[in-house]
Amino acid sequence: MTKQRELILQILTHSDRHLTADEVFFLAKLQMPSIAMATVYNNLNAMTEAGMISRVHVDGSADCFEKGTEPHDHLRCTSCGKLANVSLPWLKDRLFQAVGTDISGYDLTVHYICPECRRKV
Amino acid sequence: MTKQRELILQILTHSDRHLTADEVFFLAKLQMPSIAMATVYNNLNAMTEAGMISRVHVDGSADCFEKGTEPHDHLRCTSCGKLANVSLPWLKDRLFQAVGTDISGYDLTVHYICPECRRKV
DNA sequence: ATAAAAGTTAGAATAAATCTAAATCTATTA
DNA sequence: TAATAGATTTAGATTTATTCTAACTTTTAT
Repeated sequence: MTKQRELILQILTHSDRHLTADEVFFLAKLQMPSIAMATVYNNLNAMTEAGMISRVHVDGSADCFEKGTEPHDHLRCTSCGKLANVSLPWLKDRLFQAVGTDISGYDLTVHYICPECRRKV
Repeated sequence: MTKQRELILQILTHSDRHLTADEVFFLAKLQMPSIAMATVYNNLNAMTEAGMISRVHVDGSADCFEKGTEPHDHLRCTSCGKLANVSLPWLKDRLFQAVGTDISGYDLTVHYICPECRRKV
């Protein structure tokens, strides 16, 4: 656990949003101007690998990272692109039943129009 | 519907696998050596937009394309990376119930070990 | 036949992510 | 404390997937 890693983890912990590697880099640079992009990626990858944080693929933009508290799924607004979290605890069991074989996990992104955008239309 | 588009669609139709843009390009070039990568992307994007084919994001490698017959979800082997299709007709309704708001669609990839890899271990 | 529109091409450009090799830090041992 | 080995960071180059651009070609409509 190096200073750099601690900083990156802290940034993710204190953010309520999903952050791209770029955003993490920008925020980290504010507090540690010498930090390199490669370090950010190294640490994000290492921590993702270790299960401390999770990586979320977002169609049409860079992958995001977030502090993984408990497993959850994502709602993505098709209008503004913002991500929201949603918890669907029943899903994994249902998938297991349906697929009939052991599953190690899954990625789900539901596309919708977020309340904010819905109001505008 | 240009010759190029027809060719690309034919390639996707006759393939039972999910193809990356690169693979489509390679196969198309065999039959039409002058075709350009940009044309492949133009057409894949246009046809995806039009709903004729679908684009599948695969973690850790390039996006794949396939002829969209009916909506379905994906099983991805965590060992060899191969994709398989699975149909979960109940899922959209259940998601609608759970999320409580209109959803336009969803992306689901279930991670598992495919029978082939399971045998090997 | 000619003008306008649409589509294709090659190659440059971009963006995300990774790799590389040198430099720096950390911990361990003598 | 000094030497050393190992891990980590750094800067920048590289790779890979994809998109953009501008010139060229084909198609369509007049």
